[in-house]
Amino acid sequence: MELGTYLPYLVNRLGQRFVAEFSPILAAEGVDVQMWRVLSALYQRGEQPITVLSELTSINLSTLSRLVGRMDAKDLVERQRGGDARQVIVGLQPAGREITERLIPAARTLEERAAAAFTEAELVTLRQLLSKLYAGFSPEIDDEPDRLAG
Amino acid sequence: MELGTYLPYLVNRLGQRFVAEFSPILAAEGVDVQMWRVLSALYQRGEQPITVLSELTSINLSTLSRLVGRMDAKDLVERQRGGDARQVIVGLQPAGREITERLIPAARTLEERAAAAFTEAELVTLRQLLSKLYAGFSPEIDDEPDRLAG
DNA sequence: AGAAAAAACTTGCAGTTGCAAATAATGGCA
DNA sequence: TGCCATTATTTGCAACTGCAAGTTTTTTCT
Repeated sequence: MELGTYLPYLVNRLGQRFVAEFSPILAAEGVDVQMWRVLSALYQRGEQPITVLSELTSINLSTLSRLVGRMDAKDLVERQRGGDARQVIVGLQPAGREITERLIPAARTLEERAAAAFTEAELVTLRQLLSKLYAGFSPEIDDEPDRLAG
Repeated sequence: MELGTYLPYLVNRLGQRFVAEFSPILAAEGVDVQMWRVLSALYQRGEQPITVLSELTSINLSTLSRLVGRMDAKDLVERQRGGDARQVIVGLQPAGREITERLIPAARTLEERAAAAFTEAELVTLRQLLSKLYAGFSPEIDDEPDRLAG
């Protein structure tokens, strides 16, 4: 059990490092990592039912429910009822969009800084391997709508 | 800002997946992910000052202090004072060692399952890329004992 | 040697998390 | 139509987290 070659260890360690590096920047905008995940998911995908948002962000549903409440209080997002009135659709508010747009350059910088020592080919490979590894586990929710039924 | 190619997103998403997969197995032994991180670090590296353990596991020091308290209560680890009596050295207890040894095969299985779709060469590449990425950020704490004194 | 500064941890506090139970809305069927 | 099972989300609760402040031990300086 070499820690230094154990894949889950390597992955989580790096993930936490990203978080640690980005957190101070987020804090300057008054948000935390979880909020950033919500913001960037909504920014990219548009408004979503809270359950889908939970899958997109890997944030537990009850945690997300309360997180959305806090973000709503800050006017970053809004809750609407869906056509099926049981559903809650979460959408970006202007303030949330603005913050997200201010943060995107910093997010890019973080990635670039991490990637500085890599060739473009290496990066492509890395992204592929990470995605493949992730897909290997799960009834994927991305780009494979027909597996969802399970 | 394509989420699907954003490195921090890909890494954290995968990391959480590993955690989600391993958690039920850990729960069967009465431990959680944080405890597993402590156990495996101590198993591999031997007893460590709590500050070093914090760096090894990426667990915040005050969180770790209380975590070690809980693990001590379960007789998984022990605290001793170091030569410098301010230091607390954390070491594995027999019960902790046994649990760790029972969990190692499951941890290996998890990695193998993840890696099933990969060639050995791809895995080697992935590990290298992850390590290099991690190293790119930090005043590394691995394999550089002489930086530890700080 | 004695006092102040530094180092290594631990703890108070306020906030966050996830499980399981509660609530709200819909769909099926007698 | 009215009731029960199902689906979607929120909340009670007990436990965990991190920051900043507190404690204990060592080091430095005069």
